[in-house]
Amino acid sequence: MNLFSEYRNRIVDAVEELASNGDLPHELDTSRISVEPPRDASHGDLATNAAMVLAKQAGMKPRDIAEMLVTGLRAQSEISAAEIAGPGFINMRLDSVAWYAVLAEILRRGQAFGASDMGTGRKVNVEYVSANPTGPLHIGHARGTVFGDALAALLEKVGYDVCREYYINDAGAQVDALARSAYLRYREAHGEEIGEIPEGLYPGEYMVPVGQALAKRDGMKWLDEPEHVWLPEIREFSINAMMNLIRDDLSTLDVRHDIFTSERSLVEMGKVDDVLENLEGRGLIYTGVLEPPKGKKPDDWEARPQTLFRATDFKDDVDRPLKKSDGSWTYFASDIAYHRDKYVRGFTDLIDVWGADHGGYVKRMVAATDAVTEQGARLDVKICQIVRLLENGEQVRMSKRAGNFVTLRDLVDEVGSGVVRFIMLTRKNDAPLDFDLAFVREQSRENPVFYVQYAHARCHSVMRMAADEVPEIDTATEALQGADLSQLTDEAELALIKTLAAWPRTLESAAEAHEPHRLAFFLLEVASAFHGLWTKGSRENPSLRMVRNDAPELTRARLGLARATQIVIASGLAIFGVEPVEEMR
RNA sequence: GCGCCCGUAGCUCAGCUGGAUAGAGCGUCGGCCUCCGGAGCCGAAGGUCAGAGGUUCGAAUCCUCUCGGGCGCGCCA
Repeated sequence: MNLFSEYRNRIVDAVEELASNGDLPHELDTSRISVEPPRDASHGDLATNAAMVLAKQAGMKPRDIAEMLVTGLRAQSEISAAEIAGPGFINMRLDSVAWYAVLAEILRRGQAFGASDMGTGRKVNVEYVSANPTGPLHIGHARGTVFGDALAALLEKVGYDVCREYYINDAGAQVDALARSAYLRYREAHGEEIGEIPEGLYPGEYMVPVGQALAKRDGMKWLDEPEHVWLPEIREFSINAMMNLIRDDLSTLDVRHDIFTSERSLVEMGKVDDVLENLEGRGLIYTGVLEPPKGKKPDDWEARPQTLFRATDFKDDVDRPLKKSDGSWTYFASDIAYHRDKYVRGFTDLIDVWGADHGGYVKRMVAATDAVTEQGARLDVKICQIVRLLENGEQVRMSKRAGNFVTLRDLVDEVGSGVVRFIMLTRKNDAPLDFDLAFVREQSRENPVFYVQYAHARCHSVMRMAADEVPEIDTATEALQGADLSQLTDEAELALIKTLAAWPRTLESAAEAHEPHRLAFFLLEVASAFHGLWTKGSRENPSLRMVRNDAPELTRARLGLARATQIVIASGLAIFGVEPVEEMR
């Protein structure tokens, strides 16, 4: 149950009733009516803009409409107050009973609280990571990985049918370079002195075992053969080795994709030819000459006729090339086929998670998707900005020299999967992120992961304490469902309940915007409300202690609140893929 | 030169898709430990939302321009 959408429905009903009574005109557009928590809590629990939105089309003053609505709202039993404020807002205050009902619902539904059918089972494809199979994942990949994974979980939570997908770029020149690198390591494994790895190949140490494995499997077989003989097989072998490496890296973050789609297989199945034939038939492909890019002209630029896609018909800035000068397809061409393929597989909502360096590619991909699905699918590309790795504010340099970069695995080993995942989600995806290692090792308020986990651990702690001090209380969730929640009358207690009650709404808006970071801020808010309540009982007002051996019924109600807090935090962390901790001594 | 993203407190960032007096953490200053985990909490000071126009009942949010920063700009992915 989303409290806010429920009350929105009530308002819309009220408007329709007034219309049928003749107090308001018929067929008003109610779509812009919203019900939100007011910015200032002193204004109440819910606020609606209904009167202001309707004023113009009804040809009436906002306050007159508000007046009529308020009369109806006041008659509803859970609404303890309804007032008109400012230019025509209606502020409503809910009776405590309504809040106890939400709390009871949390205890009843557990982590399913907040789940919804907003997505109505629509098929969403989230493509993320998709790193080239040319080496282990590094820190730059970590953010998109975590982001995509959390977004997928979030969409699942609100009722989408989600597929997590990885696109393997195994068809370009880069995997040929990979094969040559493997071949050198293969010779090396046979005792040959290979010297410096040439420019353009992959010099990383991680290629050494690939060469050794090849030598072990194939013996001397390739030593005296020319490149065209060994390249396809060694390429295949190397790609598999790299994908195993990458899958391994992903598993350190507990990331598991449903599908790995190979670019090469798309090409081999003729899907690129098919889709381009289709575009050709629709007159969206032509041969032309592009203007040179201004300002930064490549040295070797020369005007040349190319096979171009009419991207400008779909809001892109220029038409885009589909063929390289050697006659093979560009990455873009196979990517068009790939996105078409996703659509053919039944996905109408496509999400791609890319790194910042691909930002310039978004328009053409959206254009191509529009073209190739004839507006049947919508592509949303989420760009993840760079992560700066810091140690006490000092940038940790990732030296690419000798393939010596900081790997994702290094980072996870250093701070743990949960920390990596949470921190990566504490910023909006398109804002740069500072990841300070010293910070996340710290156990304090400044470390958001700790702060949230601490609140969760405290919830458990209070249960353990209760079992000791008031043994007659059963702390199982089912037992706490029977607590008399109306005993929770302190302002801080109600404030915490109200915060928890916003969880379904937070989930829905985060899912709609494709912005999982909102959950991180929500969890911090919950933790803050809980810590505040805790300290209030601990320091200022002992009567607010959660465990009171002199008041078992009250204690039961408070444990119910603590359990609900724990449930909501745990379900938020679950979407992030972070294990909630029960103890942190 | 063009495109995309960004610009909010001294610092790091939120701001719920256009709502009311713009919020939080850090830092600064001042408080709270006989008792559920002080790894925490409470309070104060701190703002021309980069700037200028526009749209409307109403703009940090939408549009235009200017300034500043990041990323990208045919045959790499």
